[in-house]
Amino acid sequence: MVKLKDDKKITQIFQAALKLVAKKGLSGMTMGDISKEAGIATGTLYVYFTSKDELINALFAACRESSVQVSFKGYQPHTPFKPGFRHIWLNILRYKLQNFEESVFMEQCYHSPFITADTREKAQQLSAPFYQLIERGKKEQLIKNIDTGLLITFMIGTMNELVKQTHYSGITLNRSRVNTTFDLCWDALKA
Amino acid sequence: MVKLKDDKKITQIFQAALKLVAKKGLSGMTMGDISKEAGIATGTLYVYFTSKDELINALFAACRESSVQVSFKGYQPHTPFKPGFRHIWLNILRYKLQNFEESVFMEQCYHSPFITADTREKAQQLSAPFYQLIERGKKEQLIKNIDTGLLITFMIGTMNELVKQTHYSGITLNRSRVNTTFDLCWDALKA
Amino acid sequence: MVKLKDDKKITQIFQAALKLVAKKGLSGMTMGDISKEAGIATGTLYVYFTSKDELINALFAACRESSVQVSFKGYQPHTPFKPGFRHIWLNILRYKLQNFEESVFMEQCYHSPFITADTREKAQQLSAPFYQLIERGKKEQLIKNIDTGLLITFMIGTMNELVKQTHYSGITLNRSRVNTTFDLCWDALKA
Amino acid sequence: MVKLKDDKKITQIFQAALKLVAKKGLSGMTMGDISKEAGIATGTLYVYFTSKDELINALFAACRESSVQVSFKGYQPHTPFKPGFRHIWLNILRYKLQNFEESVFMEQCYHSPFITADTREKAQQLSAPFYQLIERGKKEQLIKNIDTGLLITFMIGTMNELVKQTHYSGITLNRSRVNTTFDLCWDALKA
DNA sequence: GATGAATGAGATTTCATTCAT
DNA sequence: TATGAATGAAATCTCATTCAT
Repeated sequence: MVKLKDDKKITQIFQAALKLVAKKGLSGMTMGDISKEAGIATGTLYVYFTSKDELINALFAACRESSVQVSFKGYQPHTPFKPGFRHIWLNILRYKLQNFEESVFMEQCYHSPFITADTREKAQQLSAPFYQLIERGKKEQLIKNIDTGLLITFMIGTMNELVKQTHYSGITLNRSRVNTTFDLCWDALKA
Repeated sequence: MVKLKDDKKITQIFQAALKLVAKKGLSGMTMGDISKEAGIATGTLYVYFTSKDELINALFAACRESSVQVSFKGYQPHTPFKPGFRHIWLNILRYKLQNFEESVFMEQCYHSPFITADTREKAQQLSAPFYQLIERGKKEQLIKNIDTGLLITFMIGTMNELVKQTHYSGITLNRSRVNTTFDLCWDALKA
Repeated sequence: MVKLKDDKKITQIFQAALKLVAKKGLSGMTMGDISKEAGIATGTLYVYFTSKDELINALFAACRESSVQVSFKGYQPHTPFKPGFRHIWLNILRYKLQNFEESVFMEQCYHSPFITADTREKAQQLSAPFYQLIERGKKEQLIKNIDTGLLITFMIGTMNELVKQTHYSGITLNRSRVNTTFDLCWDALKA
Repeated sequence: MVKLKDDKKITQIFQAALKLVAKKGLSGMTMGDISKEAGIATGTLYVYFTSKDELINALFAACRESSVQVSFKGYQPHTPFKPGFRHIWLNILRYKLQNFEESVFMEQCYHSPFITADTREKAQQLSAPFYQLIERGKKEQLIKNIDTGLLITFMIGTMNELVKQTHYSGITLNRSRVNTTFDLCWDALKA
């Protein structure tokens, strides 16, 4: 039996990269830093990723995927719309707060030359469930009858901002604060 | 008699930098790129800025300043709140759409190690008028009674997202679309 | 009972190396390439050769040896000189054409630091039969009375060039063409 | 006035590269070595050549060009064929002996992946005068009526071998030795 | 013996900055 | 001031070799 490529190692690498982007920005993150942070040799990075570009694209895709996956955890399609929407909204909020580094990373990537059109495309496709969700809300006349893409961008964008604000102001979100914040968002979208 | 430092040249440099960040991201922008794009020699950059860091910080400050300045242009403090708020909101929207590269740049800077605490501090101070504006709205019970910082982050954040969405979807904002979008924001903030 | 080192595997490795040198040059050939081309793992190379240097030296020696061995195949020392010489000359030509990659490899090795003095020395010793052959020709006054080393270099050198030319021009050597080419060489050497 | 790219520096770089290839082979020559040998910073190499590949291709082209140019120096087209041919032959011999490193470099490059098809093509084109020369000899029925390409390869190939042999045996070519060697070549080619 | 992931020294290349002109 | 060649530290990436399985 031989040593095989190790999924755990990929996780280590990803964690290291996220930590570094949060600390030093995308431009300040080097392959050397990543390997040191991940506790492996620089060369080993290239066993798992053929280049820095590929590493970043893979991480981008992984973040996107896990974020989407978490969003719908525990969501019951047959629940009435608003509580269902709220459930997802809370999932996202929780995820983004607990994985703040990912948000930073995604934001930094957005306009970087690292992310390829292909990666971008695939990320976009993962938004499908959100589209369906919003469409349902519109059909039930609970959500404003505006371009769905716009509503989603808005919803996600505001969450990002809320999370940033929360993170940097050092405020811990108690239940009432969360409720207030949700209302902010809901009032915007509701028909 | 020596020629003095040339303001026009600083503008050229800033324009070049903005163009490059939009195209290649902050991490992909080199001093060589900037000089080439600005049509000057690399060495000349160092006549105007002592380092890349300084250049970026200066550009950050300049963007922030001009953005704030534009925001309140034509604002009459004695107008009733909502139309006044709307006026400013439109100023910002227009500015961000017309200066999309600046938005990208500001976003990229947010988590980068380039921006010094000092620059960040000064940028923050420029937000004072927005705080006053929102405080007024809260006093008049037109705006939700939530932490002002949160409301501002929210307001600015949503605009950024709207602008991004508009820019990338290629949609041109006609009057009705702008109105819809404003309502989205207003509904969120209004008490 | 363990399997012993496998001669077939050594042949595979040598074939792979030759193919790669012909394609990418000695400087472009990596141990990784060789193992892939040979269809074995990198580590396995080190079961058979302690280092890249050793592999190359061993291959060099093997090529030299088999080339010399083939040269005198079927040679009858008692035949008159010219037909005997011709026989050997044809052996060499045929061998070099059929094993073009070896020629390329030998040429690339000539000035490379890979080949040790020892390997070079041993290769040189294998030239003894050629020296004897030429000496005989000189004694019989059929070959020019010039430094034997020079004559041999000349003879081998010209063959190499003929083979290269033939290989790259894509010309197939028919009998008459071979005769012409032999005459070229013979006219040079003959007294 | 500004510092301009320096042709002398290119010569330095070329000299350094040639010296190193002769000493360590093409595979052993690093950009770091070259810069050190040339007495400049590593980065400076990249001011003159965008990559190691380009440097090697440029050097290859330069060697080829200067070699061809030297070959016909002092050649009078109206001289009778054999002395004219001899003159050129001597030019080449002298050049190759005095620039032995170039020969080594050219040989090493021949099968390396560095040399592009384009470079190869251009090198080939420089052979035109040799073709004309040999064609003339054939027309005057002084040279064997064989494929011209073959004759040229042969002529050049033998010179290379002679030079190698001379260089490594440490023999200095006196006049009589040169004559003998020329005869070797002439006897091969002559009709 | 065979495997191929892991290593890290070293190669190529980039780029912020300096400096001679 | 303006230039752009020169610099060299540091980044990315390669690859001969080792080692755990």
